[in-house]
Amino acid sequence: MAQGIQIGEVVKATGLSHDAIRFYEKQKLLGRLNRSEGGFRLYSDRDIEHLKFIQLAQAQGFSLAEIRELLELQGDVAACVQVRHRLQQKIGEVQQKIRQLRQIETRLAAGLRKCSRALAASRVSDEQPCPVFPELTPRRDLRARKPRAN
Amino acid sequence: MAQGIQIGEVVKATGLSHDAIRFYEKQKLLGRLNRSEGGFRLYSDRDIEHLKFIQLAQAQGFSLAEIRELLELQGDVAACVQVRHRLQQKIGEVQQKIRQLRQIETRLAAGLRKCSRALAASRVSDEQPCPVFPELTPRRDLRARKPRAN
DNA sequence: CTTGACTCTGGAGTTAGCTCCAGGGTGTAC
DNA sequence: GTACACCCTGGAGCTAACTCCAGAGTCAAG
Repeated sequence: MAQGIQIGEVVKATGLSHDAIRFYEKQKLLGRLNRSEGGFRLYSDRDIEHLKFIQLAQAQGFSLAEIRELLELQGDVAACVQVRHRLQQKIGEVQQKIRQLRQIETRLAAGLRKCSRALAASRVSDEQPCPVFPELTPRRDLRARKPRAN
Repeated sequence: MAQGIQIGEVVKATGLSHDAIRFYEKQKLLGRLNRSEGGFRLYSDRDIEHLKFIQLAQAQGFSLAEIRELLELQGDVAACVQVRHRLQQKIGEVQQKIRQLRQIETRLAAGLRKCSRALAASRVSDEQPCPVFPELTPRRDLRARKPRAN
């Protein structure tokens, strides 16, 4: 194990699947990987960081193509005016996303206040079935009952 | 046009495609729609709002299933403890997303500073080809290119 | 040098989220 | 009453991002 860890360890470290990791490599989201004598992939700390960044960015709605660019722009890249400009753009996009999430948060918070007021007014018990999502209803009592054969 | 506007207008108002809008309906992201005598769908202001919310949330990485729940939770729904709890959870998730976007922003900002410093040191001209992304090199001659409609 | 856990490659299959028809009905303007 | 833009349904097809093999090689331990 000269240089880097095997994919199994990476799976544990990131929670990604073996296949997903290889897929990201094929999509050029990781640089060239080291290989063992026998051809096993060897991942560096930097690769792990990249993989974690991919997860992070993907959960925020970036496509793999966009993430590839984000990674390239952060890399040890010859600085140039175009890269600087692109970085500025990307930062703008991220800030826009933050604003949009705040909008969503605001709407949900309004819903929450409304809901809380209604609850305070009506004094509903914790144990009543949820009229909206039956599957959210707590069911301690069901433990003994026979589960419906499906 | 008794009650609501036709899909063509909705397309213009939202930028979504006819097919996408029908798809969301099929996925239960819109409530029951009014129909004209002849069977044309008629959309209310509320439907348009929902569609805009779908676009917003989708760009932040929410799946249609999650968005459906977000819409239901915001609806005129019988308040109950379970809904309140779910709203609290969802708000937490949104805040988590905001924190993660801030992380990304921070990383990009660091890249930008690095890039700017390098540029200041080396005095590169605006007109040089970009060493990283040749396609970013400015080409006034190609001005006719259409910007990507998003 | 064998065993067993791990990894490789290539390719087919899956899911979400649409897009693109074809063939036909609707609605209004002339 | 027909022309023309608009809308309908159902279904096939597409892209992104994986997932799931099969068949074979790698490697550390005993």
